[in-house]
Amino acid sequence: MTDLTETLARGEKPLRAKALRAKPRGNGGARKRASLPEAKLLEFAELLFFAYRDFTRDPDAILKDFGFGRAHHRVLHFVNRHSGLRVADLLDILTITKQSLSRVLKQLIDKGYIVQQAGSSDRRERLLFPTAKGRALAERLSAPQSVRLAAALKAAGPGTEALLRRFLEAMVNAEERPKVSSIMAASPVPLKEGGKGGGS
Amino acid sequence: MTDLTETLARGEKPLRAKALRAKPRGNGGARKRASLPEAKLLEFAELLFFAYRDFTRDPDAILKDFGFGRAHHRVLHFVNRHSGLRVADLLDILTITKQSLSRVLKQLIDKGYIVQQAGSSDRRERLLFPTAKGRALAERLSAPQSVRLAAALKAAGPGTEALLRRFLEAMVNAEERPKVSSIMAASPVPLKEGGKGGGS
DNA sequence: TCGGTTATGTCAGCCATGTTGACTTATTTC
DNA sequence: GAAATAAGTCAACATGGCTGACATAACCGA
Repeated sequence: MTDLTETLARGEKPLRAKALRAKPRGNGGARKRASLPEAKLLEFAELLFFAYRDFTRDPDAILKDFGFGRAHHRVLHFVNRHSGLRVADLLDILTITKQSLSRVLKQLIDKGYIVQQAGSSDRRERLLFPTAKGRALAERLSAPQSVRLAAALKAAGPGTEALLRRFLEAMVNAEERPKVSSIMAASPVPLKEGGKGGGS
Repeated sequence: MTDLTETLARGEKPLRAKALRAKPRGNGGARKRASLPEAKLLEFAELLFFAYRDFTRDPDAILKDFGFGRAHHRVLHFVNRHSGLRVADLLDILTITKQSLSRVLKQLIDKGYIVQQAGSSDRRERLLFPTAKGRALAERLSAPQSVRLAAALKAAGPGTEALLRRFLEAMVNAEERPKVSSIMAASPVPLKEGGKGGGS
């Protein structure tokens, strides 16, 4: 009853679709040709919102069982995929402050999902590695997301992969692109097990 | 110096890319064929993270000048694009609680960006409309996002639009898809101006 | 070797935005 | 007229952003 689908699908409350004014809309006189019509672009913005909203749903639900939040997921994800990254790298990737990061990172370390190890060339650095436990959780969290992505890629049809990749890369700030490339090119291989946490 | 790009690009700290173990990785024995390799899917997950991270940057910066946050943007966006929707619709779209919504909605109303109007068929409903001021802000916030989207679509190449649309739709939870379609099909036309706020 | 810079960690405190549960009011619907 | 519904509200709490200041250890260049 309260369901929007119902509501709209039944045509009872068509979201006031009975347009009163049918003027061109938007930027009054400042026409902005040269790209897709504004309306179409905003549709993509909305779709992106809905897609991302649901993309995070499954892991969020799992995280609750562990007493973690989405912030923990992000940290664990990058540490798992790019083992051995430094705290500074993580700050840069997540674009959050040291304080924000340290809170969640500390919890992940305390609970045995991540271990630190001093850098060999520069012993000030604290390199981050997932433990076996950490890898297990990271995989559990990403599993539903992988399933969703695989299904969506398949649904969109062949050829989507390459285009989507280019699209997403182009969505990133230009100055950030080299960083992102470097990060993504970096080894997704877990290194030494830092002692506690057990080895795989 | 602290810059990750620098760091990585210069090859100084290649994120410990000196892989120690080169085993297939991931789900130890539980091979999950049938879709893309896990690693590739996780790359898309990362790209999606980076893309969304930057997608929200520009409006976030603008919002700060108005003393608003991302939550206000979301509300204003949907009210602007789908004028006349009900509070219940908004709760459903945003998937947040009444309390969370009411805080930001009240601020938007108090500051004259949104007006309410009792429904005509059901006077319990409070239909939401943007004021001229609200529309102006909504457009200002979405402008950089539209630019970004247009550029990314162009960069990805022809044919991206259709594939991306299908991809994003498929990323949404199956049960939610009819809702989303209904919402997106609904009139993006602002109706009556509720008195204060002035007409356009 | 010393002094400046860097990488990290930490303290204290603030703010935005999400949560729950209970309750009121107005209105519709049966 | 009673039950259900749409919305608003209160109180209280959790998460995860933020700032600024400061401590420590290690590196690096003069």
